[in-house]
Amino acid sequence: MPLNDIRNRAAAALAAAVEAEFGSRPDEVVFEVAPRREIGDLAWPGALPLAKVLKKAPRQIAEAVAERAEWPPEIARVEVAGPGFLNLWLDRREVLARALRHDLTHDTDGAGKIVVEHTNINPNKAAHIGHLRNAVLGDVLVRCLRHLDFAVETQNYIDDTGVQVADVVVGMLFLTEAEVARALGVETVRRDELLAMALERDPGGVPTPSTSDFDDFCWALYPQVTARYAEDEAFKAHRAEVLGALEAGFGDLELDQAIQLFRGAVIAGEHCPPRVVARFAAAVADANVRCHLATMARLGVGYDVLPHESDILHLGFWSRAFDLLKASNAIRLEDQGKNQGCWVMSLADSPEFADMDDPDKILVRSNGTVTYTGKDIAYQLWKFGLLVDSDGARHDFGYRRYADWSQSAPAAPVSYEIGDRLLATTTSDVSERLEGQSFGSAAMVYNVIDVRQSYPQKVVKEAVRVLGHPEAADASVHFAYEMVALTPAAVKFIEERSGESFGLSDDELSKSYVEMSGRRGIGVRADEFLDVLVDAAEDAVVGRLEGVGAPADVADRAGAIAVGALRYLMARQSRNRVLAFDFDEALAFEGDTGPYLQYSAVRAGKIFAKLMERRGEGRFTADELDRVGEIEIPDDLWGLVLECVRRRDVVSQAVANLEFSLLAQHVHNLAQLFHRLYHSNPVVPEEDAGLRAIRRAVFTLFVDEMHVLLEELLGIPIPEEM
RNA sequence: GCGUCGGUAGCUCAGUGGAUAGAGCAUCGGACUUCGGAUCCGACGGUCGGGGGUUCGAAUCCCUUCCGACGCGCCA
Repeated sequence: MPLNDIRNRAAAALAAAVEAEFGSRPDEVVFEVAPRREIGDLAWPGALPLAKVLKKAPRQIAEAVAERAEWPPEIARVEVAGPGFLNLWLDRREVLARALRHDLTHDTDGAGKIVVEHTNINPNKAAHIGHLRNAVLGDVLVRCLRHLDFAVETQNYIDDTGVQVADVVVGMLFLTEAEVARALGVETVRRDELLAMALERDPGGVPTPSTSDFDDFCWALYPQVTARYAEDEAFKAHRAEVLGALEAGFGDLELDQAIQLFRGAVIAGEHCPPRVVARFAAAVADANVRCHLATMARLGVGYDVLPHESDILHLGFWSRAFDLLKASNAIRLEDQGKNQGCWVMSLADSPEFADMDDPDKILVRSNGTVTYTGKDIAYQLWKFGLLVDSDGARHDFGYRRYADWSQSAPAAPVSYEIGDRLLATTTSDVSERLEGQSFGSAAMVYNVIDVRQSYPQKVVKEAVRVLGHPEAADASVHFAYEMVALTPAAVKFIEERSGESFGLSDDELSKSYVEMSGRRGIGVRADEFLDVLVDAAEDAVVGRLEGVGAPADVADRAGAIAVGALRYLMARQSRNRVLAFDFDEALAFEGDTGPYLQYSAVRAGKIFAKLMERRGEGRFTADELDRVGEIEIPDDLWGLVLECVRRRDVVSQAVANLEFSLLAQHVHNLAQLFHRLYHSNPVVPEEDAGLRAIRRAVFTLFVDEMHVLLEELLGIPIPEEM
């Protein structure tokens, strides 16, 4: 948009004038948007700090510079105000013309690929609303980066070999049949039949989300396993057993065969063979992944590649990283002390860690196994293309097509049936390649992970640095955000609805929020909440039509409204604040909400529909502006134009600070401005052609702007009607 | 103990050293025979946790202190 361009040229003119007048060029000239329209459009407060250096009155400096500067043509008027603010007025017609022409400036100079890793849900249970915060923030980051013309690769990391997946398998194999049946919501039958029933809930290739999928079964089962661990120490032996089986792998055993083998074992009263256990674990992880993809698809979130931890293990990513770490003397083997027998990385040389009691981080345990952080270092190196073999070749995954997907509009739900976009998965067979595709080797990496992971994320970053890649370390960004928790009211609501108690103490319930916990089964599942939102939106749509009945497209409208409400809720709060989830607040469709924004766009769109119907007039174009003679843009409409034209500044700032509340606030501000003008600036009934033209021009700009801001950037769909 | 983040209106939250600290909710009162009332206008509501300091100017920067959350594991 033109504003940043105009601002840059005005700043250059001003800097030159300061230099010509006073002999020294200011370090930085920042034109702010003036706080109120009546005092100007752009403002430069720089004369005030300069006053001290130059030993002159600030007003005097501002006046001299204003006089001297060769302002660009878009600057219509200049004035010095207050203690020495330099205020500029823009040429309104010129700015409007450029905005209508979508006169863009591109200043992203051929930067390399950016990897954004987000979602990363443990594939052992259904996604909850905390995961939605991660996915929405990550997805909005991706959208903003693409808008700024960066090439972006979206990764969703799958931890398919961890303890959490193992625990669900433990539940399926070793909890009582009655317990497994309860999680499934069915009558108790023989274990092999229960297991087959559970696996039938895998949505398969084309996920359609519901709250009775495989991930929901896991959601119910998992807390039962953790509860059993707590009361029965011996039960934990099953975890080690399953993890051992997982490590050994299952070869080329098919799932059908595994179920048959399991059935035989159950009937014979024998132990389940390890490779059958491993096959089940893989099925559990993959079924959950498909469920998660289906959930995120509802919100219009898609991915480019699914890196699997199992492939990182099988392909020896860690051992390669281990060699690199040893070769660069970044780690050492402790031969004494509390870390005896471990390979540790010293962080004592990094300023951020220098004050720690123990600045050593263990990467390899004394039993020879690698820690999570160690694996993460290897993975991070791969993301930058820095995990190389001794012959200099990139150490890479194999890749296979996982699904095709598409979106019919920028914020439409993702469809996995057909599509022009590829979702790849990693494989352990490096001979598997995807024609014309390459993954990783980024110039910059954003890891969207909650703030509690800050310490290990810093360790990973420092590891990249001590391996001799300071530029990659600096380009490793931890996009940290605070968790989503539940208000006590939300907890009570869920307990009442489900008829089950989470068993929280009075102490826990007296806090302002309660942390969600998959282990304890405390939380609001994403699909469950989306369903509640859709129902509420349907009621709202039908209710507002006052007895006319449900419109044919009520499901589309309600879906859009639900997504709008949810995504805005997640985006509008700054990231380093705990989001205390409250049903009443989350289900609000009025006020500072997503539907308010959608409504402003829908209503603006309606103006043009009615205008065409009654007067045969359409959108306003830049050419039309050239044809009309003198026009004057009144202050109130001009305020909207100026706001519309700020997009690039707002997006850049939001990305630089990883603070999408700035973007949310900007859109809200814009919608609010429009709603005020809507009442005072009628278009269709206006008989004065000149007035109608200018209003049409400004509202055309607004409609276009809202589509970009809501759909393209925030991923909030704008329905036809609400 | 060390570190990070938070504390702004009754509640939930915005706020880049700059001009009169803003929204929403809640409460109360209003608006349009108009393009959709999921709207708009008004009122009420503030020691920006406390105390120092820097600055022409501080919610914002520095110091200090209180309260709250989180992190600092041979868990992931």
